[in-house]
Amino acid sequence: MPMQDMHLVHHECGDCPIRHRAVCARCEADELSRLEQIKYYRSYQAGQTVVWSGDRMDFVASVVSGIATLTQTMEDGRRQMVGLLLPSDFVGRPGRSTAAYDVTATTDLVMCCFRKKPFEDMMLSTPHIGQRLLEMTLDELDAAREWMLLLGRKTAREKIASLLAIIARRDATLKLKTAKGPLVFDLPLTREEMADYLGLTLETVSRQISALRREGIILLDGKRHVTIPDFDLLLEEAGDDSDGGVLG
Amino acid sequence: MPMQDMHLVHHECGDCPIRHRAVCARCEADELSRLEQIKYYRSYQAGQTVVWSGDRMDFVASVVSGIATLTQTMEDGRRQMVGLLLPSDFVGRPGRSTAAYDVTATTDLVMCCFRKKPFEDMMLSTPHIGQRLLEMTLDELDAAREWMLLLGRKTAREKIASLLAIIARRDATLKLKTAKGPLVFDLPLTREEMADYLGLTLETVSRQISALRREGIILLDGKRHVTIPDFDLLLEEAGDDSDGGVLG
DNA sequence: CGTAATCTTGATGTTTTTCAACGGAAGTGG
DNA sequence: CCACTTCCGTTGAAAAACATCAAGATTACG
Repeated sequence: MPMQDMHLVHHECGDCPIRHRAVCARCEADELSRLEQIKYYRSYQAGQTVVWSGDRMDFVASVVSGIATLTQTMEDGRRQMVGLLLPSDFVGRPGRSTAAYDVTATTDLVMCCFRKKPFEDMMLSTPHIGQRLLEMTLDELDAAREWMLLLGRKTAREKIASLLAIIARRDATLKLKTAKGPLVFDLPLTREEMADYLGLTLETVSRQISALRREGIILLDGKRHVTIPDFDLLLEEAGDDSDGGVLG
Repeated sequence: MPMQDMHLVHHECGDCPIRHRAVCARCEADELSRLEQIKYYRSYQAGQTVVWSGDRMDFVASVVSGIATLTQTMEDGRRQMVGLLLPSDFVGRPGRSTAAYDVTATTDLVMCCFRKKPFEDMMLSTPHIGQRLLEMTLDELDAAREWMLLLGRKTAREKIASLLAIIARRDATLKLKTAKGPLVFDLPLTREEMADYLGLTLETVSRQISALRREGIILLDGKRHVTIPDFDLLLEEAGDDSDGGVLG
């Protein structure tokens, strides 16, 4: 594993920030201690590739902190992001030996890893893990399908508004913010990454963000720092039926 | 359940055509007989709606024969198909009480249904079901992500070629056809349904099909009967890296 | 301070949608 | 059996949306 910043941090699972949302969420104390024996941490710097599509991948992992992306690439270089991995999200697939997508650390990233074989063995003996993984996979499938609607049918403006709404909502959840008042957050993605997520070019992303700024729907401080004075206004631009949200 | 053609056909699970691919694939004889006690069949005519998005859905089911679609609709009527359900595919989500999508029978359809509560109970006591459902859900997630690449980055021509390739491949698998020779099949979807699947308008679908026909990449007999003289040629138009396929 | 990376904006070009008209096949009722 | 309607599909012309090409501006960073 060349050029990788490997840490051997050792956390207690009990203190783990993703304890209640990750694949281990349903585990009892004894199950958790078995997991604890086979887990190890790995860190990646922003921009580093975790695995390349097609490469052998002998572990599965949970994102502990930071953000990673899943992207697919066509031969001629066209790229489509197919997943945004946030803390507690799961990477890798039990029962498959090679990665199906490029996995890249967008920010500094810490993952809690399990070698595949021991993890698969544990899944067989510990139904709680498989149950939670099923639940998480069903949620991801719903999110992917919501994204299909965005990619197939929304306008560039709606796509940008939708992405901003999702990031804002996630950020508010993470910070346990109050329901009302302006939302403030930093974009974790470059314009190009946003374009790859939304099926647009980076120029179109830039133009649509500028348009939303001109119209006062968002405020920009620098290129990444965003304020949303009225969230409902943004949701209208996103074309969603009011409530909806990829993140429950 | 108004206007629904309900059959009380009674199949033995042992003879079931989807026995080895559906959610019950891993079940042992005793597990199967327990499933057999809680299952019932339902039939729908082509065009009928199985459930509307948001409606209460008190069962889950496997497609036994025929084709169904999952679609999302925006308030202004824009539609995106987010799934194509073929025999052995699973409908519904354990642990959720309302449908997330419109489910529609595209052809005459037979489903093997389980009331949700007994099915959920069985999942807890029968790991084989949850294991298989996880496997199937992971496959669906992969398919959804492949579709995201298509929706976000492929041209109209590539989208059409990709869809034809997928249908052709599925059809060949189903008929256990030999590897070589021209592929012949009937399109199970109208132009409009194809458009909803591909994130295009029906006019664009029609034009691109006409273009592929003019160029000899496909042959059309009537509007639905398709012959593909050279599958590799079609794959080139689809922009896929040769092998790929949503259906293993 | 200089260089690279990121972002913005303008001008132009291409693709796809929209609007519109029409053709054929299938079903319906007289 | 025939007129009539509906559904499905095709094609053309014009318009809109988005991409591409190109030039600078701003920011980050060594």
